Amino acid sequence: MTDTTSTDTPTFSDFGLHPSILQAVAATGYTTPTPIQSQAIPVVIDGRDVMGAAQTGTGKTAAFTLPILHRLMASANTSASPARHPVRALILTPTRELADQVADNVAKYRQGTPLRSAVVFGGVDIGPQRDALRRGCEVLIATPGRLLDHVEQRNVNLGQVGILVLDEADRMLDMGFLPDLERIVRLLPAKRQTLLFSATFSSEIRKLARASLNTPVEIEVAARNATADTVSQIAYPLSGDDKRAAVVHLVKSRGLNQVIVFSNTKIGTSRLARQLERDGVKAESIHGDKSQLDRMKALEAFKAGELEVLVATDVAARGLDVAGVPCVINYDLPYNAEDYVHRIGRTGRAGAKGEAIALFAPDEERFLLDIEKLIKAKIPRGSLSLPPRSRFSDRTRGSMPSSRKPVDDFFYRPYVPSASASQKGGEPSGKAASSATGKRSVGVLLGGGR
DNA sequence: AAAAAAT
Repeated sequence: MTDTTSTDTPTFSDFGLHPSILQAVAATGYTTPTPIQSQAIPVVIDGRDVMGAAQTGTGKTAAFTLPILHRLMASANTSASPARHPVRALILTPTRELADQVADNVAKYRQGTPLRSAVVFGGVDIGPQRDALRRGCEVLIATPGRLLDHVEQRNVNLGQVGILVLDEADRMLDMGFLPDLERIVRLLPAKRQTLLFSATFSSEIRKLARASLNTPVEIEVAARNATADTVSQIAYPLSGDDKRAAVVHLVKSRGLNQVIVFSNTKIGTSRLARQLERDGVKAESIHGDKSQLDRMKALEAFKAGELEVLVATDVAARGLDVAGVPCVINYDLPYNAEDYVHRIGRTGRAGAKGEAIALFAPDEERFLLDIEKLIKAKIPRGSLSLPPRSRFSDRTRGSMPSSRKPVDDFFYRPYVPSASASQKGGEPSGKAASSATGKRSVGVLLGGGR
């Protein structure tokens, strides 16, 4: 399926894109299309449906945005009346952040054109979105729930949508959006162009594709579920407090900035960010229980380089495009091996080098084995030399400095139902004693092999 | 077992 046999280096001007769009592309500094762009752009310009498997970070957003804008320009509505700006292209994404980010891209590439775009998603005031919809836009980017809200309020009519994009379709299905998607699709003209992008082609995705696509062209760049070869991977066996110490150590000893640390739970994510702050690491957290404003603030601060660490749930695992993330740390291993691939896809983007570090407790090793099976590669095991544990940085229960307020203590004590109280005490196993160097060699006792 | 998404 992969076709990279072209002899000359292609350029964006080879596609015959509208001059205004080409100019916007030139302004971004990109000159050479990525493989998925080379494959998708001509096909989309031709009006064909597309079933695309592409890792994020491959330039997927521009791969559909550029030809869509081109098609809209080719049949541009020259009327100046706002009422003559019906939605003609609809782009659906699973998360609010992703919708926002795709909208930024669309806004950038439509600069020199008369086309308008708008973005709608939940968690923020609906008023400004309603105003934007009523002013009119040719391109609408949305998460499904809020879009249906607008439909019910008659803020938007989808009867003129000629192009539908389902971005991260597998994720939308995972999140239970299928009924919403079906409702939305029923509101669209049957005669339309549909582009479906998905990390995997599961049977559910194929079913959705059969229902919504018309003889699609299948495009697949890079092997499915393969991790970008620009990302180096390593796994450190660590548990409990040593995981946090390792994050602090990695960030501080290497002067890292803009590291994404993934945790499996919203509570764990908040707690870890707080603890890292206490350890002198500039950290913020992002997860679905935070207000949309806080989520956007955290992401903005992270993008602006103001944070050393962004601690995130899988809300940030897919699609988010932040330039220059040098390193992704899996503080918990994800339950689904596929999520690992998405998480580490936040680094090593656009050909840059990246590093993916997994911290795994003994009971998480089975997840690591699942991941290795999925990516068909072994992730090398390493061991970290952590600085000696200072009395004052030791958060282990019972050794809290007396200056600590009792209320803080609460956050560090895992909740243990009284019926089964008592067994979780003691130090994690697998921790080596201090060596003569004063470094604690951690994890080696856990071994690395199978 | 957990996260996300309309309110």
